[in-house]
Amino acid sequence: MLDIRYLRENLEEAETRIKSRGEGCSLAGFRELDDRKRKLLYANEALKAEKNRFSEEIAKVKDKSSVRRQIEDMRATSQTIKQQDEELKQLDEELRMFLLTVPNLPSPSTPLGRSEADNVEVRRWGTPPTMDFKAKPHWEVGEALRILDFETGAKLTGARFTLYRGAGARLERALINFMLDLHTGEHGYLEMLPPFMVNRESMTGTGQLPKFEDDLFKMEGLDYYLIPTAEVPVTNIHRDEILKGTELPIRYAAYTPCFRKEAGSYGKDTRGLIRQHQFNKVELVAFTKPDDSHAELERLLGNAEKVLQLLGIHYRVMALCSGDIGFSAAKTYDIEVWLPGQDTFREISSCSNFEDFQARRAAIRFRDGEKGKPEFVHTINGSGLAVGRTVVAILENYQQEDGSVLIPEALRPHMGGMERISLP
RNA sequence: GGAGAGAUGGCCGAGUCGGCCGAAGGCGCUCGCCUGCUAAGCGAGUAUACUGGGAAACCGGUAUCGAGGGUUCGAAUCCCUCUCUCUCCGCCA
Repeated sequence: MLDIRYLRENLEEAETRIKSRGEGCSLAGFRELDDRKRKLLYANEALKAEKNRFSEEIAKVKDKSSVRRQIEDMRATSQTIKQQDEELKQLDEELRMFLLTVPNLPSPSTPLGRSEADNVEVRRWGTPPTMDFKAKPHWEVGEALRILDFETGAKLTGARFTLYRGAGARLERALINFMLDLHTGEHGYLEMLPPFMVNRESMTGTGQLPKFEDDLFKMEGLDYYLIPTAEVPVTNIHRDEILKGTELPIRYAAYTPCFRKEAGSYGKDTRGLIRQHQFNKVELVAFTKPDDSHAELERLLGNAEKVLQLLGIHYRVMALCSGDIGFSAAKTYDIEVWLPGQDTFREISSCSNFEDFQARRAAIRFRDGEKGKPEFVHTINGSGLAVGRTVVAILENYQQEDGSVLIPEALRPHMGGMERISLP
């Protein structure tokens, strides 16, 4: 949510910045709605002040019959106030819905652009593995080793669900532990294991609702949703709180499964693990003071990159352009991992600075010292990493000509010393 | 699922027959005083949001005692609905 006062005072500038996201985004109608509301609020409060003054006086009067006339008047005033309250509530709701559906302003450091094609490569790490055979896509590698079973996944549930078997299941679990151990042990994050379903307030706090209801799985007959990312429960841990300035920065790491409807991506990535309705992810979330958030994003990005570095997998970092960043983000880096089986880079992590956008929605504030005014924190989060896609990267980058897959050295302790996945 | 208890400020906790209750008291915290150190003591201050005025310090208005609705000139206090927490019983990993 944007600061309503900023909008009032800098509407044109805000409009320009919003427009850099693309055509659909606009602030039209805001001024008129806001004016209407404020005018009514002013009249309403004046009446209430009058009513309060009168009630105070009447409290002192012993003989109520002497003020019967005024009491009659006040009864009418009360009715008027009640009507205005009703109108005001509607206007407030309208304004609130408007504000909740306006995306964040891209940070000045976000490159301008219309689409994915305008994203800017920031750096590359490592090199593609050398193979003197034709690399296979991970679904072929995984099926041949009988560690990924897409058919049974589809039988159990449907398309975009996968059954991991044996060493495959273990690999996924090992990666979760490996990532959590790294981030909690080396990078200073506190581990969290949140609920995998959240309520409407939480979804609104981080920006999934009200706009993206169609992407979410909702419980029948209940206002609970399956989380599309741990960002939702973990960021909302501090919803409606005022933190101490000395507590910041706060850094949390959480493993959760993620559930996404993937509406509108029919026909995309239908094979393999890339796009699933349910996938595992280790998420990094940070809360900082406003001045620190951009440095924190770089730090968090580095923490996520470290996972791939330890696994020895080639990747590149992209700065997303204004037309490609998500609804709530002010700035986003994607880490794209090299997939030799598909001869391309694919996103494996998305790290964003939301500045005060989520904090304002979720009312997450901090206070410096005892006297300081509460201020909104900045929130930063990123995948560290998407686990399923990391399995993809390992299967494709570490595949051998004989069909087996080497396990990256750093991961072996988490695999009970296993060095290679091959057919039994 | 059944029965009961509760929800007040950063925390604890009081609020009698509805009015002078944004709310006693305590703790904590901040500033000042006092004090060889520590502890104790004394004094003052200490919610949030929106909003009007002001350069600012600050002054004023409105709202908020879990949420929503009702009664009333007036509700933390009365009535209704909901949510959450706790206790007991049942069921269950």
